[in-house]
Amino acid sequence: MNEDAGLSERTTHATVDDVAALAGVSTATVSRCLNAPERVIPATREKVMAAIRKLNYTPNFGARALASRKTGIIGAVVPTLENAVFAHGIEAFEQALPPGKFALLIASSGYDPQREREQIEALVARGASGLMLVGFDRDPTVYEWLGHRRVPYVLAWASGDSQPHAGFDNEAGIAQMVGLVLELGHTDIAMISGMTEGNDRARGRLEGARRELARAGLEFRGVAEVPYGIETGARAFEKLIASHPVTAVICGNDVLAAGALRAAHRMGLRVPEDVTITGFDDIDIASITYPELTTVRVPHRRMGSEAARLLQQLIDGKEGQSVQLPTRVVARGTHAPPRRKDLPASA
Amino acid sequence: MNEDAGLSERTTHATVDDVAALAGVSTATVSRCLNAPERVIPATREKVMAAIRKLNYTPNFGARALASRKTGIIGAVVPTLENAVFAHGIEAFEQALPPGKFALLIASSGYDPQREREQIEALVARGASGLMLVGFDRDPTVYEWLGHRRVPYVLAWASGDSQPHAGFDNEAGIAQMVGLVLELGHTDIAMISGMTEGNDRARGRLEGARRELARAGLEFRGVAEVPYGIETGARAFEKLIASHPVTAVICGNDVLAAGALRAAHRMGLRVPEDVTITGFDDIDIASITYPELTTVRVPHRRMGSEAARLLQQLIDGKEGQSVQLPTRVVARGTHAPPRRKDLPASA
DNA sequence: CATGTGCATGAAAGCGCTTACATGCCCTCA
DNA sequence: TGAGGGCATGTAAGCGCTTTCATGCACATG
Repeated sequence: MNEDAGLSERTTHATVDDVAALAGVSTATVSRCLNAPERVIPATREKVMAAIRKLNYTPNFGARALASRKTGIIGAVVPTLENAVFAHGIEAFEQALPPGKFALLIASSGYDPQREREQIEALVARGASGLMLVGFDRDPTVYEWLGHRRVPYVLAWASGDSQPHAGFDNEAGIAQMVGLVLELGHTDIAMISGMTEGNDRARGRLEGARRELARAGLEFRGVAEVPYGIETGARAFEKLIASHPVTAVICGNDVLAAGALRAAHRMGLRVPEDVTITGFDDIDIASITYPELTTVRVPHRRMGSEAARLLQQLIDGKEGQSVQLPTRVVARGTHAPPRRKDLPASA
Repeated sequence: MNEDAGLSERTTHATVDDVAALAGVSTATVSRCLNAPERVIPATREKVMAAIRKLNYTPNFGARALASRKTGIIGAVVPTLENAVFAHGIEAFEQALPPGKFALLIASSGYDPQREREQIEALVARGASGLMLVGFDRDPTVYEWLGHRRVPYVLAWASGDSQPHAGFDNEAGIAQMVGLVLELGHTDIAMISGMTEGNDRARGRLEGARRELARAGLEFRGVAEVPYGIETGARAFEKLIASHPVTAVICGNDVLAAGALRAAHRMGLRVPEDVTITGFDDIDIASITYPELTTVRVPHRRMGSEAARLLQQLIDGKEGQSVQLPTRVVARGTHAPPRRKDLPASA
């Protein structure tokens, strides 16, 4: 309360000045010890480190960011972490960031473009020096804003775009799957797609499937477009089956497919004997359904780490190389040739 | 390069000074417009806002943090986002944070205590003004460090602790499930547990189950302790079944249970006729296995939002009230009375 | 022995914002 | 009508760090 100025170090956090004083050096030297140790002679460095330890000093983040003009914070906006695809991708993304150098600020948009925009602005306002975004479907003004602010970004789960991205080809992926179903002899096919508005992944899959079908002179007997979820997938399947005589149902993702599969069980349909059901993504649940799900394998984790690598290059001011990862059909247990119409079901 | 100072606003970011100059007010007023608009007369505020818009101004994060001593950043360290339980909890946690006021810095520890500690320090170094941690099992020095730094924190998925927490009672939850299995008449029971070291959730479940069994004068015929994963659950099940004559397998979580279930299918065992399998958590996958999984429902999302609420109170300097959420058994399709030993399997 | 070179360190000027305190105006009330 | 009070705004002092430039020393060189 009165005389002892030295005590202030106990009541408030230690600063560079305290460390410098204790070590008998200048603040510049303390700063160098932290940011460029090789520029300080070992003897001095040791003194400084000892002082730091003794005072339990940690640099103030705001001051550091202000003076150095970097935060070491990277932002990511995903639709939702409840979708395993994004959770896994983000996890890989985070792990691929150099530890100690960057930290990850995450926000979710709930598939709402307006909210996504707010989240992007919030992350940048919080000092994000780079952004990871999902897909390329968004208002051009967002890109302009980002450009104006000079915030580097990478689009994950996106492809074929002129923007820096790490992704895969949804159309090609689904085409592989439709190809397999066609080969099996199916002609009465339906699709359960995710919501396509503002979602280029879902749209790419739906359109890719339509195109592949068209190449064989066919078109879908029915298409349902529903929000992400097991329950929505299940209900869509019920409706589709009730109104169309289909032998195969292509699903836009594994969760929808899992829902469809459950609905099939509950309706007493045998899979794959009575109906073929396929997924997309090959997340964990694909291998615990019964039968195990035939789906399209997408390297989500690899994509996450590639996105991290790319973003770092961009942040470092280098020319980043976008990557397009391959997908492939994983043939498990939910596909089979269509039941021949002229035979009894039990044949 | 030479005379036109006004141009600097084009080459660099606008600052409060630029805004103040354009609006014809002082920087203090600009700051007030942003942080306490009600303290500025509407007419002035409008002028300032117009200037802000015109200059496309965004406050500098570092400067703001330095001057105001707050960052609006909250940190969370989870073992991994690949575990749906944490992904969902974090998602709820994030959504419960007042939008615009806080942003979420996320790091994952991969269940490694050392790495967790580093991540905690990294988040605090990045300015986190509050932390969400998983469970209470960690080196006491971590808590000391946090206390010394005056960083408020909340422990999620933890319970019964003196620390601020939002969680549920693992022992009580598993006891409910074991109770159900005992009621069905099982006496030859095994358990597949998650790794218990440094993981109080897994340990609580294992010990809670043991205790409940002991109350009935029984003990496990076999216990496997394996890392989180479908595959590990499957292999543990195979081993357990091969070496012990059990009729029920209690699993420490749904993923392990899903693995066990798949292994059972592959071994030709019928569930639940030949063997009862139970899970814990009630994540999405519990309702897409076949049969659907009998498990213990845990309100992970609710827990995430309660944790957010609690942490905010703590950050505001209030006395936070910990919460303990209830769990309950969800009886679906993977439980049944044991097959009577004296009857043929096909009875 | 004078000069040049390189390196470790110090001095001090900001970085862009917030905020305590000061100022001046307008309105109220006796 | 004048003192007092309240309110909107301005002034300016930091917040704690990084970084440029200057300094001085040790050593090599002619």
